[in-house]
Amino acid sequence: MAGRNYELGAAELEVLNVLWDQGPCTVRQVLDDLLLKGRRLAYTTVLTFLTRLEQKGVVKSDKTGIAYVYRTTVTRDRIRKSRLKSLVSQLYDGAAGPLVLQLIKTEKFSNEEIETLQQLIKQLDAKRKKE
Amino acid sequence: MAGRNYELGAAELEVLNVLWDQGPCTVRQVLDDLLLKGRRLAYTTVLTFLTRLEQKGVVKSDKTGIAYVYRTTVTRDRIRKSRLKSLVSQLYDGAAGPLVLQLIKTEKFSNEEIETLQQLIKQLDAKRKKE
DNA sequence: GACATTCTCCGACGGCTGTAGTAGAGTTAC
DNA sequence: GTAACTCTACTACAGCCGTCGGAGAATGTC
Repeated sequence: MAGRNYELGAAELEVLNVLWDQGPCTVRQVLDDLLLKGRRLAYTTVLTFLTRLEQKGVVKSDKTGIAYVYRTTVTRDRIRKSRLKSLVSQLYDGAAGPLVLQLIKTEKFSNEEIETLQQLIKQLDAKRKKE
Repeated sequence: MAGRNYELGAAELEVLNVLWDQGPCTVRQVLDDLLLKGRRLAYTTVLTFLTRLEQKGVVKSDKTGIAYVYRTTVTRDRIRKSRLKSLVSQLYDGAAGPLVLQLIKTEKFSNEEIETLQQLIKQLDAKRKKE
């Protein structure tokens, strides 16, 4: 289902982030990574998250060696888009324009980002004038 | 508390949106507005949402006439920022840059928006060069 | 082979969220 | 003043989410 709206909790997202960053992991590897980041959780808690994520269809597991290895089945980009769409529809009446404006006004950007932005806007503008 | 992270559910946000759009409302007024938009809810459900929102400190009620009138105590902008910040920290590793880039690449913008964007970027660029 | 470690399964629990019903207090209308 | 309506308070319930413990199977170690 393409338009699936992934309903994921904050903690579930943390786990997904580990999988996206590290690639396929065992429960233990995910846990270790989270502990490294200062996140304190029990082994079984991580296991629960992974199990639930699998039920939701966003990760998949295989038992090749001794323990199950979990990997994501959705890209980060997909989840980002899905979340973003929710946000826009919930708080910006479906229009992304004001959101972008707000971001540009309130956030800091690096030099490269500003340049990239300029490029992109220029392209948009060019395309607009052609039509 | 300035940095409060408002944890609001989707349905609660719908109610807040009504209050932001319509100004102070009674339960009935909120309900009617939602029904107009095709949202089917019981009166008491809306009452529950408003009560919970009040407990969370984002709306306040006064009984002036016959029924309580509810109004928001936070601006839409505040909630937008708070949500956006969550999104950015959860899925963009805290960096808003990539988010903006993604938005500009995937969303459609009106002519005015493109022009405003150009303005803003130009300003950013100018400021950057001064430093 | 016995002991220790590790892994998975299952169950649990409290809080939050979406949703609503019932009961009673207050208000209106005849 | 009594019937009809409206409002609020209280309660409830199921599902999701964050969190974890215990039990038992599997594996490693000496």
